[in-house]
Amino acid sequence: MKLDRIDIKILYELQKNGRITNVELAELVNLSPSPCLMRVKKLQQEGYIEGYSAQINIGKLGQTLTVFTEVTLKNHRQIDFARFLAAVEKVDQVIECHLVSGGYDYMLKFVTAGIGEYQTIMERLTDMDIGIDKYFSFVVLKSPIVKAHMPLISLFRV
Amino acid sequence: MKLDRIDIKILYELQKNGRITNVELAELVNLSPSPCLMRVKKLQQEGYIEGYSAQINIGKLGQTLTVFTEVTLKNHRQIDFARFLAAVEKVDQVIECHLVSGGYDYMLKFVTAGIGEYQTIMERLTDMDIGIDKYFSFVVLKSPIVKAHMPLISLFRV
DNA sequence: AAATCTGCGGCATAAAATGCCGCTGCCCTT
DNA sequence: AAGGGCAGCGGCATTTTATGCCGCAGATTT
Repeated sequence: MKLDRIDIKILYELQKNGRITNVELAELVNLSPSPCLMRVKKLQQEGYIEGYSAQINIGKLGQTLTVFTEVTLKNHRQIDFARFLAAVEKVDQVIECHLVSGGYDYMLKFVTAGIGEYQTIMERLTDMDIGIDKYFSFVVLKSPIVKAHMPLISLFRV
Repeated sequence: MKLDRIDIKILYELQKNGRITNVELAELVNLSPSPCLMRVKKLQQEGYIEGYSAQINIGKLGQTLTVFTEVTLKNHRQIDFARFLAAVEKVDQVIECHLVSGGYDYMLKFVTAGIGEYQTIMERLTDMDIGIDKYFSFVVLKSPIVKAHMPLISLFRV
């Protein structure tokens, strides 16, 4: 399947407003509602759209702490990565886990209730003997930019 | 305004599925559609819900590169942060910018078309004389975990 | 204990989604 | 170059959903 300009525009608009009505979306992309809806369904079915999500202002709900953590493993066999990942997947507060190049192995992103909870989680992970050699924590003080969407425009020049 | 258990449940469900119909949402939280919609509207109006977004599988659209970049500024006056931030805000490919502890540094998250584009952007930023002392790049090889939602449950024990 | 207030469910109306159908323009075949 | 087939469009009818209104119940206050 090949995406044309209209498909990209649809993805762009749905990133900006995931709850736009099909009628409004159709207007924005210069289609009538029927073919517009057909395209959206197709984009979902083919996996270009993975889902829809509300963006919650978690700061308003209570104090939270975001931390980026660089983790180095002791060994780098397949099994070492798999074991680490299996443990990390069970931690609700880990909202991202990336395998990265450049001196460290994993970059994690935590959202926790506070420094205490973060500390507890990291103690548990290091005690678990899942091959963590060392880690370094970047505690987030402020997040001036947090976009919910990917830069479709600059990537694909719509 | 104070949120009760039902409000948290609504936020939780809307994070999982931002395009759920009000009728279905009402069933999930054991309300009838009317009061459920009223709560959702209120949560939006009060800023607990900042918006809705489609999650795009950007990898299917073409090759992309994600990079975490740790930036150190030369000086740490108000004006230095402001100038850096103003420049970074103009870069479409920066989807996150966090002020982190450990020497008043920034952690950026880029999504670019490839290492070439990333390199170009970083050259431009360093040449711009916005006070960047040095930076270190973590190129993402793989992202085993990328959650679109915050850990509401573990944070607020619903 | 009475009054009030907040929040609920049910109902009616307006809006949207969704499936169907026929038309049009493009591409492939001959 | 002409004809046939096909993909994709717009319009319409039906079903589903959103949304505003009203009366009721439980909790809180006086």
